Amino acid sequence: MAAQKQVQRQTGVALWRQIADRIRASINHGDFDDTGMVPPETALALQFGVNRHTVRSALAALGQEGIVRAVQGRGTLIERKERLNFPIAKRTRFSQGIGDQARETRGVLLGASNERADAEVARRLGLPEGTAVTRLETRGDADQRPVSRATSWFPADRFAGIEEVYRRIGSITKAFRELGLADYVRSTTEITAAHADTADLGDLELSPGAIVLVTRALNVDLDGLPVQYSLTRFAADRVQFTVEN
Amino acid sequence: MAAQKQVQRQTGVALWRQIADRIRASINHGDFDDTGMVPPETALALQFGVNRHTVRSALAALGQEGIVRAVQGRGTLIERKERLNFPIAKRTRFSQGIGDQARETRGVLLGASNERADAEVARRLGLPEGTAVTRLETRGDADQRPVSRATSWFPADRFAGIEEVYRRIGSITKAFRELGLADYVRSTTEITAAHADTADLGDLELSPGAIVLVTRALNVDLDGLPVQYSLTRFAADRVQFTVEN
DNA sequence: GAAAATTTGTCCGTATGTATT
DNA sequence: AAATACATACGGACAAATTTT
Repeated sequence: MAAQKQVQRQTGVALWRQIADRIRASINHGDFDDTGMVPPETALALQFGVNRHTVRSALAALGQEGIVRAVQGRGTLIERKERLNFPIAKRTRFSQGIGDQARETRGVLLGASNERADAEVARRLGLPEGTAVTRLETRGDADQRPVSRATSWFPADRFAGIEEVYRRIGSITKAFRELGLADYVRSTTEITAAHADTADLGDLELSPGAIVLVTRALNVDLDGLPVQYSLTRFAADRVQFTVEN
Repeated sequence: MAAQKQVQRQTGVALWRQIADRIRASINHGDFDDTGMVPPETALALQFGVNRHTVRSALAALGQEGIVRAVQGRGTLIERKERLNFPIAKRTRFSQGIGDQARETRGVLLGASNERADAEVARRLGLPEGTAVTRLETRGDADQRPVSRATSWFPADRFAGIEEVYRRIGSITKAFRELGLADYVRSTTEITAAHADTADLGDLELSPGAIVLVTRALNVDLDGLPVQYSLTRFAADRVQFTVEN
């Protein structure tokens, strides 16, 4: 093996960061494409002349970036991912937005309940606090991969039974149609980003430290009457949003 | 001090995760509101009966979530933050969007250069590859806090001298006006999220592991001709975007 | 199927560097 | 100048999961 540029100590840049940069460059260069994995931690430690823990810090950082994913007993896998594009517009719908990019899109009902609107939900839906609302917990999949999870609130009186309809057909748009709402439009969308919480990790199959894009969206019928307020968390490494003005 | 529930070993849940959950709950409960800080790592280690490194892992996880921020030599501070709202619409401008939320907004020129459009920039601006473009590196501040950093490309022939104009007045909108473009509108905006890179940490005063919201936006004049393509990175914990349809 | 080897995950202990108070 | 507290790195031990023998 030829000599190579070694990591340098006491330069103000931590060893683990130098090593992370080197490994990232190697991945981008395609050095590990044959196996799709990073060499074992012990091998990297030997190669860079550092302790295994230092390599682990570097790999942890790359894991944070979503570039690699460590699996106990197997190794550290290189992640490859393309982002699905979600247009945000009047006609924003989950399945339509990505319909041309994924072979199969599906909505899965995770849970549901009937409850009274708290201050936040009431304000968004334009209802008096305490009005009966139906809450649906759903997950959006594209090509068998979880992409988003949403909590949605609907006016309970207007969309009675939406839970079972959605469970059956897996689409809000179609559920609305079956319940007598032929069309609706996106009114406002708020977008923020956060670290994935415990529920995200499970539902979206993310690794700790991953990022979620969080949207708070209001859908209204053609008379401008709110029909759905939803809080959705998207796996940030699987999506991008586009706004066309 | 009364006895308290201790962390448990060999339960399948790592000690650092148990401790992170406990500290998070304490923060939310307001236990540390008097100081605004988490107790020292050594004190927490003693309290939970674990090694200090285990506490550090827990605090690192909370740092990832943006709940705390460790400062060398001082301690681990509890973060409290409100977000500036950026409307994304035809009239999207940095200073206008947050003008009613911050007392002072400012654009700072970090760097500039004249260069040839690469494939990406050429495609976005609708120019032939290799056309002369001006690149500005800018930082957006609100109330003396850095909020975003942007790389913008402009057709060089049309906006010659934009570098010095922007440096003087700190506003793209006003620079355009001085250069003969009275008005422009936002055409498209793409939004993704990523972990902050090294440059983000410096320019935006972020901690490692922080999140940035990344936008790729195209501004066009009233004839639909592209005038600016910009790639902007926002400190995710300081902003939210809203889309009104 | 069982055992061994491989690989990552967790925890402990220690030492030293660096920044703040 | 000294004390405090966070940052980095090393070494070792064992646990847990997976793959190979």
